[in-house]
Amino acid sequence: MVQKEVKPRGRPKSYDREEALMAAMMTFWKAGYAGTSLDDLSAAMAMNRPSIYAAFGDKRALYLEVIDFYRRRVRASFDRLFDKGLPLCETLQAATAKAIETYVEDQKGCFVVGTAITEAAVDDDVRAVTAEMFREIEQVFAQRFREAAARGQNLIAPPEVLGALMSDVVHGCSLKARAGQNREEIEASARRSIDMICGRGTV
Amino acid sequence: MVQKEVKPRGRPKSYDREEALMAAMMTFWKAGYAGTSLDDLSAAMAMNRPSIYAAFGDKRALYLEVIDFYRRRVRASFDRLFDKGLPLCETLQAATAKAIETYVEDQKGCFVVGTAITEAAVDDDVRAVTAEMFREIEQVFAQRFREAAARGQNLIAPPEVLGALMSDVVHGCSLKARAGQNREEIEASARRSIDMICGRGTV
DNA sequence: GGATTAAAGTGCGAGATGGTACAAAAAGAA
DNA sequence: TTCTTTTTGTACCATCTCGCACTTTAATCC
Repeated sequence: MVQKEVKPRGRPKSYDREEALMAAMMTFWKAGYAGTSLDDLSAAMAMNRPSIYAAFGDKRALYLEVIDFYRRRVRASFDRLFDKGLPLCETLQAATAKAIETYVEDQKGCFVVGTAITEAAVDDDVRAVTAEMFREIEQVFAQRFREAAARGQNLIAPPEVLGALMSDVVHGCSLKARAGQNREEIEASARRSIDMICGRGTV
Repeated sequence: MVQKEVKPRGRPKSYDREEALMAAMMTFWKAGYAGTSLDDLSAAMAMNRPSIYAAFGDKRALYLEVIDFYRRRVRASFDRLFDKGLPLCETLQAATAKAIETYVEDQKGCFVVGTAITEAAVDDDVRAVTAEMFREIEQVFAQRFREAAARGQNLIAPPEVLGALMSDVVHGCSLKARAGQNREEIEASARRSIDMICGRGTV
């Protein structure tokens, strides 16, 4: 299905679109949208500016595409984990642990919480996609609780409430990671919170 | 004690320091540190650039002072509320409601979560003060739970865990507000989460 | 091989940005 | 009034920023 042997006409592209997006994502991730210059992007993506413009449009269009790129990666990562069919609490702990792993790397937190949120106040498109992603995360978690309840598991609150709480906990990890808190503390705190949310009280 | 009658020598200042800081705060709050220009600040503060430099130093120094200004205001606001001596759950609900009120105003969220977090990845001083504030918030909430427990109230988890959760919930409200979610939804979600955290199960 | 196509690479320009030098202004002090 | 002192306000500069016109390079098609 990956029909790539269509032999395009002119000079071949010297970049790989996914790799370029990845490089752009890393650059925006570090310094945010406003804090990243096209020179920074050009250097990181190993593309000169006109090539970036031809491939992605202007800086803002590139940023929006990077957000979507990030979103697809997060979604894929969660889906892969959920497909394992682990019990509720194990699933949530594993998902959070995986998130934390990327958050503490270079102390960048979540891409959306770390960069898009700042831009959301001045850019309607960024705000819209950010809101969508927040909703989606809540829904995804709520669905875990719903399915667990359907399997007969007792919940300490309605799935929507627990989903919102899970979302808050994960986003909290992102904030702490970008604030430089060390991995062990973040993981320990999250683990205890999630245990509580799953009804594994520590008291 | 406010000894101000010291009759300074030269031309009197045409600005009030607190008002100037407030205006700078609002400006940074909207567009973030990198997204705010000195022209923006100059216009909002009604001070020309040389005056800003004389009064606060460069842009970064001003931003750091604005963070501290915000911190003192948040602290004062919480202290005022906690002094009322309301029961645990009422206190937490009121504190969160008050936070949400400022968060949804102009859809800006919390100043730190909305702007400082982005800068934290590239500025050690911002990161340090951000981390401090996050810790302080958790501690402040944990203390509420500890005192309630001392008064004989049952907790569904240790105070530290509940304090961390409360912090996550409030920061979650900030994220949702800046993502443009409407006030009613944010309030309703937070109320239910906090009820759960206080042991007022909804199931 | 020559023509054609498409991308890479060079260079540039209009404007914004952070920061500052310097003169004008407004107060008290002599 | 005249001299200081301190702040305001104008004007400016060096640099960075985004975006694009134009040339060069590398591939396919004829």
